Amino acid sequence: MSRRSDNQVTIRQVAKEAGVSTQTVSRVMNNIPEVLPETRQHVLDVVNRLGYRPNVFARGLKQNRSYTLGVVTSGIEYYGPSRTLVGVEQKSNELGYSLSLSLLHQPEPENIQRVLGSLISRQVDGILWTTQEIGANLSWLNGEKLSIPVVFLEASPRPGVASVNIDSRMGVRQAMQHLLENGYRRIGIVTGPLSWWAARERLQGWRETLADADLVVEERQIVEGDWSTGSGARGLKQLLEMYPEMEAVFVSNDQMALGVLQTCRQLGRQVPEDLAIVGYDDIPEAEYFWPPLTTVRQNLTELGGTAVEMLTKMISARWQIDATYSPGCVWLEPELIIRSSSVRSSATSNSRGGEPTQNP
Amino acid sequence: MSRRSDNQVTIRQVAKEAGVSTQTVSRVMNNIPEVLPETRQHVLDVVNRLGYRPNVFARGLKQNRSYTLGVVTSGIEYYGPSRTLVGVEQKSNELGYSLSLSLLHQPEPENIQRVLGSLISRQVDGILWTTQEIGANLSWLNGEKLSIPVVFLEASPRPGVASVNIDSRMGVRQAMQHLLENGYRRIGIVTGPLSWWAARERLQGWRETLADADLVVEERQIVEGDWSTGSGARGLKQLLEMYPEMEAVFVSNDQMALGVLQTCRQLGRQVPEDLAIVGYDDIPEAEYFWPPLTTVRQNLTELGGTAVEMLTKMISARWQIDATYSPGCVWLEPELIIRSSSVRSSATSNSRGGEPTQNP
DNA sequence: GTGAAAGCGCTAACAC
DNA sequence: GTGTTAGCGCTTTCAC
Repeated sequence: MSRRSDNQVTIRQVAKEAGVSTQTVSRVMNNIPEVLPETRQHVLDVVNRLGYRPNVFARGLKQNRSYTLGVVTSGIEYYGPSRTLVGVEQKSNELGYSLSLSLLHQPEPENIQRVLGSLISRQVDGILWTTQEIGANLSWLNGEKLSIPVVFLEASPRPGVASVNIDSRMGVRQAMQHLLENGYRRIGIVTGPLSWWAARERLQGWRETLADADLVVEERQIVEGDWSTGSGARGLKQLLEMYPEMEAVFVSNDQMALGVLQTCRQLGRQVPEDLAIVGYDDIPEAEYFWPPLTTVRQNLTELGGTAVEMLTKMISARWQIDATYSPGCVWLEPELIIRSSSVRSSATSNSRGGEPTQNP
Repeated sequence: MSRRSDNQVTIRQVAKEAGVSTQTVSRVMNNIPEVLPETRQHVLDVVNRLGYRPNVFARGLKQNRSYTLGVVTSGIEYYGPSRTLVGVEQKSNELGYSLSLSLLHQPEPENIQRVLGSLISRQVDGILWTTQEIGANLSWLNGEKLSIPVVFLEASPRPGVASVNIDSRMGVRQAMQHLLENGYRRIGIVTGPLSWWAARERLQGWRETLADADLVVEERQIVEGDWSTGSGARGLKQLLEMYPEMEAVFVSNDQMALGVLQTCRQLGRQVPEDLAIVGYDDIPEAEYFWPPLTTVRQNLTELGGTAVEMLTKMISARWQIDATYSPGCVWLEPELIIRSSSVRSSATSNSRGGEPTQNP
């Protein structure tokens, strides 16, 4: 099959038109200094006139790099992943890299292989891996012996693997400490899907804080959700059945917290008088929930940007003789945002009536 | 600078190892039938053993195609764009295309030029353009004389330009009709940023329905938001000042509708007794708002998928001799989802007390 | 400071 | 059914 409409301008046409060699055009395009200013200007004029765009394939073929980063992610309809992706895109753009996007819906080995194969075929210079970790999800890392650098976002840190994470255990600890300081003792949790590392970390933070405060931790205080609002709603109902004396609940993301708030309303439970609620993520809507939601804010664009910086450093290092940039694991710190869903002394709370408060 | 760690397996190594020509390997990799089954199998074995991955650059250089689609979008932290992107990714994946993602934060001409230049350099086979349309945003279409196919998502339809849209005017008309049927007559609107085509369309749908029902339409019934929850909250306050007799409000997306609901609560207005509210988008949270939000659902993954189908057809057409696939404009239909924020007879409404209802 | 030649990995065209 | 040859657009190397 013959290709059509080849109106693409090549370096040769520019060279011919400008009366120089292709080499000189190449030097101009790559800002190599050894070109007479007048020659350079003349070439640039021709380039603009003809609308010449260097073919990245040809360059890539020769240089063995693509100036493209592979991004493997999932759940971009959720706040966290999409926000992170924005950070990734901005920083890559800034550093002159393009993005090749793959969504990994089912983290099964065959899918992983397919995605990786596609990225390698496309000669990406490095990979950003930011999708949930199911079981031995990372085994390909050992198996495939990747020849290009990879940075993981929000994955469990492992020796010899570059990753950037948010210290969500610390974030949860702040949130829990805040509840304890406000006099809450019987605190439940709605977790995310425990196949996600971030969900396990948040659960762990909850456990730790309670243990440190010498409070009992029982399984009936724990319910697993799936990040969705609906699962939060269902989760709270379950929790109230198993753990009726609960005074406060930590919900592992804000969308589920919305479901929890909704269920409280249905059940006639006042927040925070009957039940204090703390979420996680600080989605833009959280301050408009009723009552406004106490939550933990993560700087996700920074997360994405930092990962890109790490990755590009690793890529550059491979081009030096002494390639010894091995960044390890970077931790970012989240921040507790206190609103009225967790503060008992309630000038802010709804003044309208309701069932009498049932605090013990 | 010399490239390092060239452990990439090439077609020549495979050919040598298998004792065939590179051509035969190529034929195997491309599933061209004229190869003896045993030869094919033998080659495949070697391919697997060596872990050979065809270099897409080399192929692209030869064939002048990249099997990559450029996606230009913005606002992926919002539900609509991110959801659409999911649809785009799935369908591209299915059809064997990769995605090169660009986020266009500021739709200024120079940014547009930069993004387009980058995509062209990268030899994308086609472009999906799904970002807000500011003024003469599309002028590049005429200026640059793009040599590759482009499909627009949610842009104003123009002759000779391929696009796929959701008929939001129709969606809004359904929503408005529903309000009218429920006896509401004085209906305000919070629009999206009017630089977005979708926002203008929704406004137009609102106008049309009121006009058709012989109701007055004044400027004081209209407030412009920016899609954010905060702008919805502010918008309602403005609207109530300018248009205090308002009985219902159409809010151009669900996030702003959340802000509107929140403001109602602050002001002690019951929904829908004092004010009926209809949103747009049907984000997953909408049914968990209080009261659950009546809204208009769009099939955004279908939107994305359809656009990819159109684009790939256009791409294929360019490779036929009789290249005459010009798809024009496809319209998808939205669907009204009725919940309790707009239905007066309220078995569903909050049974707890509150300020007395103030219906006229 | 500039040009000529070679070749990156692959596939189209044609030979056998 | 399989091999040979040429060349895609660019950059690297080495002349001059």
